[in-house]
Amino acid sequence: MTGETDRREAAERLALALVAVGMQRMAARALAAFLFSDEESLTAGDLADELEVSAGSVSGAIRTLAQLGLIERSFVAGSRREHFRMRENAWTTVYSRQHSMVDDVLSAAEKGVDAVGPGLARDRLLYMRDFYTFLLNEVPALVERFEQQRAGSQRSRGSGSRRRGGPRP
Amino acid sequence: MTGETDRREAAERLALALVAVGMQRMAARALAAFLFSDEESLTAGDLADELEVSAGSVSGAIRTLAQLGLIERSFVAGSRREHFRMRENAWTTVYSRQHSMVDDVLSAAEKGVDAVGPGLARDRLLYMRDFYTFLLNEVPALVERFEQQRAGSQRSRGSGSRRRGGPRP
DNA sequence: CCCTGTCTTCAGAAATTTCTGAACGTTCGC
DNA sequence: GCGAACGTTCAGAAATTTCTGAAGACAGGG
Repeated sequence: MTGETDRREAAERLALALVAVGMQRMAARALAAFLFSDEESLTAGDLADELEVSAGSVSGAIRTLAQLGLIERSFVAGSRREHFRMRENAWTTVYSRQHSMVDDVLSAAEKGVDAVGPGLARDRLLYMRDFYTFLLNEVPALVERFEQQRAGSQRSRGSGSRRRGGPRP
Repeated sequence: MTGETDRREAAERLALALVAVGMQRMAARALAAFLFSDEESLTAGDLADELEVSAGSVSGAIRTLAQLGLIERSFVAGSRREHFRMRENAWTTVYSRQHSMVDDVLSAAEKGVDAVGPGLARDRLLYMRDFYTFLLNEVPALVERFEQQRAGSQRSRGSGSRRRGGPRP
């Protein structure tokens, strides 16, 4: 189980990794706080305490995370404060979300194809377009496959496939 | 074919989209310049002219792109200047590259699992770990599939599958 | 009503990222 | 060698992003 300090440190490290993948700093820290909390849900105040930041920052982070579909409001019995919790499908959502930006890249490539005459440039743009088109078609299926596989192995808790290839080429 | 202005504009738009996916601004503009040029290769000077930026900026952008494996040196007959060109597999490379950051996220999740005792936090972290493990296993196969499909349809140039689903859910 | 606790907004401060320009190598032709 | 053309590095300027703190909106209790 290890101590509270280790937990905080692991959370910060995770937040850092998320920032590297493009998430805003404060939003990443907040998401990590949700992940690492044993509470069912957290309030803005909880987050401010945990992260030691201003209420304003928390407000912004919550807005961002909610907008991304990673957290949701959670109505709690007799509490006036607003509770939030991570959504079940948060991770698949982040992933798909990133692919909506891929969509923008694809559109740009297509506009490019229209803007140049035949030649090397057009060839390059066509290649690019094909790759991103491929991705846009395949990724949703990939995510779905994960969810099904997950649903299938409900019983065998606490494990899973658990393997990651060696260093990438 | 349309005019030179359209071409430049399309290039800038593409660069913008790449920035949104996390690429540095100048590197993105430079990559777009390579994409949209009908030349086989470009020199640092060409880029500086095309993008209207300082030699220093170009130098930095080239270093970045080369490091990412998106461009390579291209030795040209009797030219003293260094020529660069986009690598064939640039796009699959960017994609895989992004997934090396996914690897970092996964590591962070695993450290998290070790840092917390049984409970909700651990459950969330295990879920996260499983998803990213899945991705790390599947994505290389995905890229490979594209490359094979590509190699297969060498003949039917200028087209391809060409389809993109409606709005994502 | 007014007061208290909770959350949001926003202008400006702080931190970070990005670009430039000048100084410094290198290489090659002469 | 010397000069010119190219390219790189790096300190500081400029632009952008991110955070804060103070002011204010809103709901419910007293």
